Amino acid sequence: MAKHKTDTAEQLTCSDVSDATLRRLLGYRIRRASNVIQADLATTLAEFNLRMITYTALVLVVDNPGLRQSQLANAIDIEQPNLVVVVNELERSGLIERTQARTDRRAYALQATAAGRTLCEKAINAVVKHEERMLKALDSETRRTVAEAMEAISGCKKN
Amino acid sequence: MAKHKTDTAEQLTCSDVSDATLRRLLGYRIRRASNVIQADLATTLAEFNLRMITYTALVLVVDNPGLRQSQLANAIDIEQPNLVVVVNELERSGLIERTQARTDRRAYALQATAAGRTLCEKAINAVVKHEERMLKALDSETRRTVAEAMEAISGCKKN
DNA sequence: TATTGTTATACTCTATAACTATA
DNA sequence: TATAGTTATAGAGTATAACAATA
Repeated sequence: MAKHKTDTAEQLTCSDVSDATLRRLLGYRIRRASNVIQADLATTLAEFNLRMITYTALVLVVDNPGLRQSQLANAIDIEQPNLVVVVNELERSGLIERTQARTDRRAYALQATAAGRTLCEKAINAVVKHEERMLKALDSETRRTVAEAMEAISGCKKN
Repeated sequence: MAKHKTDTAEQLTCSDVSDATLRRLLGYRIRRASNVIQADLATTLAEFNLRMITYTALVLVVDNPGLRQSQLANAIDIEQPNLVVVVNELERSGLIERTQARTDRRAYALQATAAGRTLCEKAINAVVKHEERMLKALDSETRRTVAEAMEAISGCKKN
């Protein structure tokens, strides 16, 4: 808690700044935790020359072979024009390929290459370790409770 | 779960895209929930002509009168140059003031104006309603568990 | 006429270097 | 020499309009 004896900054050191009002909100705490996780995840993925968005796209292509770009953009929840550069990056790295979709000559069927599948597996293993590092203070029941709570919040999107 | 019968996209509709691998990670779910909350919060704050960062800064100045910009930047965890535009915005809106710090003529002591305190209170009330909207599916014990879990994760920052 | 992928563009958010005035 | 605030700038991330090819 901060000191409120006077209106001057001299009473306040850095660690004295009170964010008690904000911390009362769960959304504030969730965002802070999310930021800490994202920062560590970015470091983890950098070893594989992946960004979070390219990692997410790679996993989805590996798990959903033949995916079209419009479907992938929808799944990641980004605009199609922004996905183009993500797919370009993954293709230039030799991790995925654009193959012509059979029934629609406008569309591409995205496929992971062997190298893409290999890197994806390694990256997933590293991310699992990152996850364990982040969550080591939480027992498995707490993790389950948090997981369900996050799904419930995400489900609030339209109501 | 997605269908994996063939390598073509024709089997996949949008809702069929499997993110099971990603969803296994709590970090992924936390980020998704955080995004949903942030989007709703932004809408909530727009009614007060506040962005999330200006809202956060305003609350901290109201709660910590006399705060210096360097302390505020540190509390929000943004770089000083980026805070300058935030403080400019709040000052131009008449919500806070830069007053000379008594003991250091380089520094400013940030103070909320009467209008700033009034708007802050209204905004906080709206944010509390937003929070209740987001969390209505969670009972109070779950909320407590999640709150503690988020703090534990945030505390993992340096280890 | 609508959709897939693309280009160009703009706007926000964030990060760094360099400056000024003080300390 | 170091610090508080500032300026300028550059890099991400994200959003929209408009186009070509195809449905």
